[in-house]
Amino acid sequence: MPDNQQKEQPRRRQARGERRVAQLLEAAATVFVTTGYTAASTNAIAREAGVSPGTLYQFFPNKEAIAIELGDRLMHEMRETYGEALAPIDPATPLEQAVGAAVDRFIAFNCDHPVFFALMHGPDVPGRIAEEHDVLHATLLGRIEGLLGSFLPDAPAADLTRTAQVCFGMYKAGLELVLAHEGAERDAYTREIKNVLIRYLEPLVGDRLGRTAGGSSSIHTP
Amino acid sequence: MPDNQQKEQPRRRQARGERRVAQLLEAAATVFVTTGYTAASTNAIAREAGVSPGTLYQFFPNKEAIAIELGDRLMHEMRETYGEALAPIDPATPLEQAVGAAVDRFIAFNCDHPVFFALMHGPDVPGRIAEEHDVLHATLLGRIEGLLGSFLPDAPAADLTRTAQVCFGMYKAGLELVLAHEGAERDAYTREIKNVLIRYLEPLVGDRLGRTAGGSSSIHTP
Amino acid sequence: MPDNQQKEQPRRRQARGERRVAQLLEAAATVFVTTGYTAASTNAIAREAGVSPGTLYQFFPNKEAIAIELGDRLMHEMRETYGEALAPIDPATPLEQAVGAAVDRFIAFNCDHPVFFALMHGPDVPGRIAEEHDVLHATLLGRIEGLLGSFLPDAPAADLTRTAQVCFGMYKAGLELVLAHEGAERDAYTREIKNVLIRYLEPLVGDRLGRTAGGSSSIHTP
Amino acid sequence: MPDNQQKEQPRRRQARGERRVAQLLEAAATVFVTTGYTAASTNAIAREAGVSPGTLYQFFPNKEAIAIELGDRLMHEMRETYGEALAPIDPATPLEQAVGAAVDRFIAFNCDHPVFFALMHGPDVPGRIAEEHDVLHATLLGRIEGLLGSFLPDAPAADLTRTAQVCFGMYKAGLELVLAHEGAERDAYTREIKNVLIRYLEPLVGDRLGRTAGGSSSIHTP
DNA sequence: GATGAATGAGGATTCATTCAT
DNA sequence: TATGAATGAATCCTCATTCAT
Repeated sequence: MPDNQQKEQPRRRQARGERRVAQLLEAAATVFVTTGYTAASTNAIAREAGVSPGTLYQFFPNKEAIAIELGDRLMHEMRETYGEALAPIDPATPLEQAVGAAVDRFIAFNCDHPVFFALMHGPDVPGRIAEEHDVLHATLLGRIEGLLGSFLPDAPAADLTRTAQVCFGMYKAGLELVLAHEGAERDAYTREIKNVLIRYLEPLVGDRLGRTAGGSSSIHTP
Repeated sequence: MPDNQQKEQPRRRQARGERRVAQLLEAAATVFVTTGYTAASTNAIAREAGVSPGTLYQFFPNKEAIAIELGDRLMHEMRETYGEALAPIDPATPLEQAVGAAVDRFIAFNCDHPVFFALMHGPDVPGRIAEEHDVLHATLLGRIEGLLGSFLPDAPAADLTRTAQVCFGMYKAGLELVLAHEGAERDAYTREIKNVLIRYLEPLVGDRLGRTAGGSSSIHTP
Repeated sequence: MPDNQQKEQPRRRQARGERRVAQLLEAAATVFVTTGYTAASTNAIAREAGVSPGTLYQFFPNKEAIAIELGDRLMHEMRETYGEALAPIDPATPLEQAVGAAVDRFIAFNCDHPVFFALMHGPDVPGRIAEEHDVLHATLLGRIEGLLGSFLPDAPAADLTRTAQVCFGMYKAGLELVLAHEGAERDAYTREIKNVLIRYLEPLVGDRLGRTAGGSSSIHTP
Repeated sequence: MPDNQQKEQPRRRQARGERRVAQLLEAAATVFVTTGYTAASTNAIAREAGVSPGTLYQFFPNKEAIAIELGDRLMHEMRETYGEALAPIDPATPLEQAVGAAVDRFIAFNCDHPVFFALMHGPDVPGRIAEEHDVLHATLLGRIEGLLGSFLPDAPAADLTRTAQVCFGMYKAGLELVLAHEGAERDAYTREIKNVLIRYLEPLVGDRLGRTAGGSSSIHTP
């Protein structure tokens, strides 16, 4: 529930402002995708949006704020689009199906919104944990953790977190591969990513039911 | 403007120069790790090395050349250190052991040489396939493909390539996670990465022996 | 790297900007005259104009653009000032008078606008034919050719061009001499330049009327 | 009579040094011609000569000194080649022949030694009278003045100087045009330059004999 | 709110010149 | 002598950000 409602003036102004913001975010998305976040210049964004730099700074205090707001809106839209899917899942759902659907959705969303990817590989020094605008990161991680939690209600929190991190990492890396290819190859990569995740999670989930898989996992190991 | 007087003899370097180059590369490594490749400035590198910008340019024509040389030296050292391990592996080696060793080595190497990671996440707009200085990327991919080839001699080239790409992607993503943690957590993540890879590859390799695993894979599917 | 986001609307300038442009051009003129075009630095121009380098680049993408704009404005002013004089001349005008007037005007203009000269001796490696910003050069040559054409309607195009080139060359060289002197000497040099041109052209023009002069010329020779 | 003979050591060293100097000057000539004097860098010259920058500075204190020495040697060679031709000429020689020969030689020499031109259009701000290294300029002017003197023994010094300047200016401008063309066009331009000079000088010289030409000249005018 | 002008530090790169070896 | 390393100021140009209108 963002407090982006200045408590004054009729909504005339607000409406116009809202339009500007949308316009700017759209432009930013374009520029981020084209040049990458780091290389994107605020002037370029303003130009792309057809406004002056000053106008941009009337709505955002700096470049990062743009990224943050963009991330927020993407998360929002994700929720809108796949809302229920992100809610706790029926633990009875076959893993393959659950993962398959999640991957498909995630990839579809990223293809629809390529900024998403650009933002995830944001301005940070890779290898260091990300920063402020990583609401995105954090939120997604949280969701994955939630999902895993419904499959593995008994796992210790630390293990859940770690597994979520691993899944998300693989997810992202897979996404990069998927986006780097097209057509049949893209589909093939999508398939592989699903395999990676399913096979990774299977033994963990399998334990629930007493089925034991080959690899040992930190989660079901005491 | 024609690149006149570029005849550039081999121009043997002296001992002092060699030392400077080493010094500069070390400084570059530090800066790359600290700020990331993209944000690293040649001036910063020179400063870190304690020399003037001009000196840097006596040895490297530009930032990319530094990255390339750094990459070359890293690959060289990798070969020196793990030389035999990169040679075709005995296909009879248990997968778990092979992957475990490879991951351990890779991670150890990266912990010793954090630049490696910074270089892999190079100057590119993420999502676009990398460029010139991605000898590093290409070389590593080649090696992985070679390794996989000794396990899966009958797999079509395209599948091998894809699988290698997936493994490398997961490898890299895992590395990021590993580097982001320390101590016991780091070890735990290392364990998970091994699991991811082992479980991903097991069914593929298993096929060799007639054992069939759950997930279908593009490799053993016609 | 593609020249993205270069869409650049006409982007109407404001009054203040227009003033800045004028100011910058004036500063550029000063610097060009002082140091010559080649040695002139954009920073020096900005400094001379009392603005920051960034401001200069808000209005001109590079040094050459400044020269071009300056040249354009000079040509414009020249047209404004001597407009009718540059139109085809009455071929009945005595050569001496025509040349005298043209030289006087040209020299007067150059004394008023010394940049003109600096621009003509542009950024080029001397001896190589000039480039883009030589609208100036080209335009003037065209005018001279036109003038000559009205005197020598029957001369082949190639000869006209050559003669124009020669006249212009002598003109420029003479200008250099004139500008290098002052007072009576300057006048004396002006006189000489007129002599050079008149005597050079006389036999060519004289032919029109059947008078033959001593020297043979490529123009009246078949 | 240059004092380039350090008064010590057997000529072993001197010989080697002399070779170095020659080598460097040759390299400098090449670079000057290719890039123009201003843009020529001492490092480029050293590289072209196949020596280190340090070596260059062992023989020349700075870039200009190279130009000066080069100019000196050119003048020297000019004297060697056309020596007697530059000596006072038989005033009975027909002007056309004298000028023709002089122009031909001058142009031939410049085609053989393109640096000459590059040096004449040296580092100076055009329009300002040249500086130190303009021995070249001054020497040539002196010679021309001498030649004119033998044709016009009675002309006042100031007039002689001025006429020489004009001739030299036209000469140089003509040379530029000539060098800018090739083959038949080059010859045509050469012809024109001769015409310019002959027609300019004819009335002056003609006066000697009582013949009066059309244009008045500052020389024979009181 | 909007505009476009203004800033100034910073980035990559070059170059005349000096210095240690 | 010769070498090549070293310098550091200067060059062109960019960009996040601020400000007057």
